[in-house]
Amino acid sequence: MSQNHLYLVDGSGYIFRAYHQLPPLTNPQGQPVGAVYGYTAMLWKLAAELGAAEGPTHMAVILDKGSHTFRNDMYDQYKAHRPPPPEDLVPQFPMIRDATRAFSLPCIEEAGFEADDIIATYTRAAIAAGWHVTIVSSDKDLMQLIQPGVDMYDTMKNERRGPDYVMGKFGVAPEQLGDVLALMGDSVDNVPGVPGIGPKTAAKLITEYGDLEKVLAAAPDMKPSKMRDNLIEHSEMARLSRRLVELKSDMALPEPLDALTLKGIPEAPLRAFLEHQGFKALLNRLSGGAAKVAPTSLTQDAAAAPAPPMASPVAAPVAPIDRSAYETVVTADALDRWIAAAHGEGIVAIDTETDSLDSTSARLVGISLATGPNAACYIPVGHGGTDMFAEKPEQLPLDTVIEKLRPLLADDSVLKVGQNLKYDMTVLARHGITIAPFDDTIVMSFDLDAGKSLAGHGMDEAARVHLDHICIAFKDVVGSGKNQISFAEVPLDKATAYAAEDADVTLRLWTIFKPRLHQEGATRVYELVDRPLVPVIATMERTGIKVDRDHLSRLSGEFADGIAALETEIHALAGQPFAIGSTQQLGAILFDKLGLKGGKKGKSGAYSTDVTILEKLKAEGSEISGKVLDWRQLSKLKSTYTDALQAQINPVTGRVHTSYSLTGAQTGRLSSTDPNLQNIPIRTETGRQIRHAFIAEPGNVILAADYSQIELRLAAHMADVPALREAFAAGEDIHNRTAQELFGTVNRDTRGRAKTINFAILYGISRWGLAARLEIGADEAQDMISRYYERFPGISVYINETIEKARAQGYTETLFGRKTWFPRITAPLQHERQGAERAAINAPIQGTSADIIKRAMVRMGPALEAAGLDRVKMLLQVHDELVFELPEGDVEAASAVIRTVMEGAAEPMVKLSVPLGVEIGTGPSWGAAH
DNA sequence: AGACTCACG
DNA sequence: GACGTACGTGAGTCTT
Repeated sequence: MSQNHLYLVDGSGYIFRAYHQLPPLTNPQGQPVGAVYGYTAMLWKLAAELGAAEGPTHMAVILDKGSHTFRNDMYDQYKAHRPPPPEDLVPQFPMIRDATRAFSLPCIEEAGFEADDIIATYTRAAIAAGWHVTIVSSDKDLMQLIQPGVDMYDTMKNERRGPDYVMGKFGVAPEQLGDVLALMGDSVDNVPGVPGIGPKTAAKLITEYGDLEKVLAAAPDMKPSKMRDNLIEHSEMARLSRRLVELKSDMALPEPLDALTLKGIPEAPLRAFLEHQGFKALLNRLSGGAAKVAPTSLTQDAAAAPAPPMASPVAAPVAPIDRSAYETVVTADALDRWIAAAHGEGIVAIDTETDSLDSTSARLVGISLATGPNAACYIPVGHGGTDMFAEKPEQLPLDTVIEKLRPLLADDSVLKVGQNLKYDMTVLARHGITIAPFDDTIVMSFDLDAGKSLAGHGMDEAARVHLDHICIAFKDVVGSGKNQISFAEVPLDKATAYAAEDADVTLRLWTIFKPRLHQEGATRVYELVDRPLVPVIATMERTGIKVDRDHLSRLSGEFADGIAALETEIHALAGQPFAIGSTQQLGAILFDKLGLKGGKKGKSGAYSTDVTILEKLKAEGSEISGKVLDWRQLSKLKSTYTDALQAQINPVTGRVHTSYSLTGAQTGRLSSTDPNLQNIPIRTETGRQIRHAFIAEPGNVILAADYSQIELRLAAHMADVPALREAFAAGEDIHNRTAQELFGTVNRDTRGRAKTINFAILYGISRWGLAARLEIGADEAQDMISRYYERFPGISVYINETIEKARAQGYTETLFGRKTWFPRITAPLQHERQGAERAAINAPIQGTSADIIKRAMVRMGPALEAAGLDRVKMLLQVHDELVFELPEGDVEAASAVIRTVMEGAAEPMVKLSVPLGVEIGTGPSWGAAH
């Protein structure tokens, strides 16, 4: 038979906490019900766990009855100073019993005992019967009961707590907690304790001496101090305190254990209660069917599944999406109700709607929230007003909404869920809002499914794949092309359907992804690498980098002149004018008209005119080819960089704000768009001038910190190549070392070839590819590869093992556990398969490098702050490089911190057998910092 | 929309 | 015998 699992709900404890954490709400009868709402939402959440693995089979709500207990007989001052409960809480106490009855749950209270004692008694009885117990409470006294088979569950923080939690919070094991509590006392309950001893000292003493009696016995021999005197003087108070905090676990059971069996939750009484109280969001969900919970019996499958540490998603079928259940929030009362619902659930999905895709300039138009399936709303704040004749729809003032939401979004006890929260964080940061703690479903999806045959991790696709649901398309709401309107002009009913659906879908995706993260081993990379990076990236985007418009404009002019001159020369050489940018026309001129050799290529049958062909023709003496190459370079630089970049300068900040994607590159790298600041020229002197346009504010400098050869170092570690490892450890030039090993001699030529081969290895080499790069025969290239494998044993083993692993399990992994899937690794077509194999060889190396720099970025802010360097700003990431702007005077101190953080970024999760090297440069511009 | 080319790591 | 030649990106231009 399945393991019985008893949930004991500390109802009295909960109601006080809910009362203080939730905004005041009133029911249709005008009675205050904020705490009742929180309590109801909590029971709802517990009910949703029925049937889940580790979910309850038995449940009871335990309440205090009366105020006089046996502890008062023991000590008349016990709880003597406790103020009477607030006026508007008192009438809510009986309603708690109504709520409990509405869920058809037993409600247990016993005169003369506190709820804690009843809980302790049932816990002991259940353990004796071989059951598991979960105590739903956050009361520290109850933590004494934690033991194997007994945990605590804080529904507001959505946290399960075991012995580790007690150890972390109090520094002792649960069985020693009573002694610690006795020493430290409790001012709220008026447990005296020993004066001058707080939690830290109490834990230290108990750890050192074992228990309270031993501490008291040892006191006279302690070195003279106030503490020693206090321990001696107040030893009797300490002993009394010990008895007061002791939980009484040997009462007679008011109800037998079997009476607590859960049989399911009949809908009718629950519906009547919810209607009476006006709890609309919960009613919506009841209609949806989420609460029609099956009778509880743990299935074998459920019992076998590993229990996630957080609340399990609803095991019963979730209600299909019903847009008619969404609410448009236009009154303060309604907003309060949603905020209370979020507090009650401990989780809320959020999405912002704006009038632009550019998060750094977008204006907030509305916010949607979801607290459960179909329990979603839209709060318009900026609709209308774009047309002076149009009437603005009724909506809450922006400031009101911001002020009400700010505490919720920063509240530790409510998890915020969003799809691409980086965007919302950036938009809301301008209103002084911080979002924490949070989960981001786009990042979760990426960490689970990178590389799987999905087009991406966007919400529309995720909803289709995981929820079998088609979301309202954005363009169906705002139109497209010249008829497109701003979201601010969308009528509220349409806006609500669209926006609330986004929040609803986001929360549903979360319930799917969250347990998958644990089951599929993606929690580490998600929680330690990618999720903490989200706010870091949001801040970098918001900071931007200053760009010298005049410098770019001057370059544009110079490039234009160069382009014009080359155009004239090229047309003269061709004997006719033509569009040089058209590969078709260029091919016709070069190969048909001028008769140069170089065949057709590609399925289109067009001539190839790329850089390798033109270089070759140039080497053979074709003047026009050289000119076309120069023309192309200048055109590229002008159109893609000098012109486009000027247009990207934000008029308000005078800086360029790129957007980073955390989910764009399959390997885990970031990518940069609008504009892409990860491909600013550097390789040619002409292109490099563009980097000089990226400058620091007066009095500041740009600092660039690069990992040196990080991918080769990782290859040396991961493939375990002794010769390479030694070379890196000794600080040798790695390409020289390779040249020495392969060719027996080091000169410019052999070093260049060695460098090519080193990179080729990282990318999954083929003899033809290497042959083309080195302009040698395939046989000669094959010899070289064989020699490489011979000199660097480990490489070929790594390659074979990586491909094997990818084929067997479908994915590769980085040192930090990031997965990249390779569905095509079993493709029937050889070239497809080989392509996947090469990518699979590269992914663990490129991905580990990405993990490392991401961890450096996450740690950088706190490390700089700890060093008092809060004026140092991280601006850009370019795969193996971080770019900062900082006051000139901070250069020395900041360099040291940056180097330490970057070089140590892998630890302690991963211990590398090669050192990570970082090169740092500074200057007035990015160009000068290299 | 897709091919081509080319900028970066 | 044909395939198509190194991994990962994003943007601009031309063509369909």
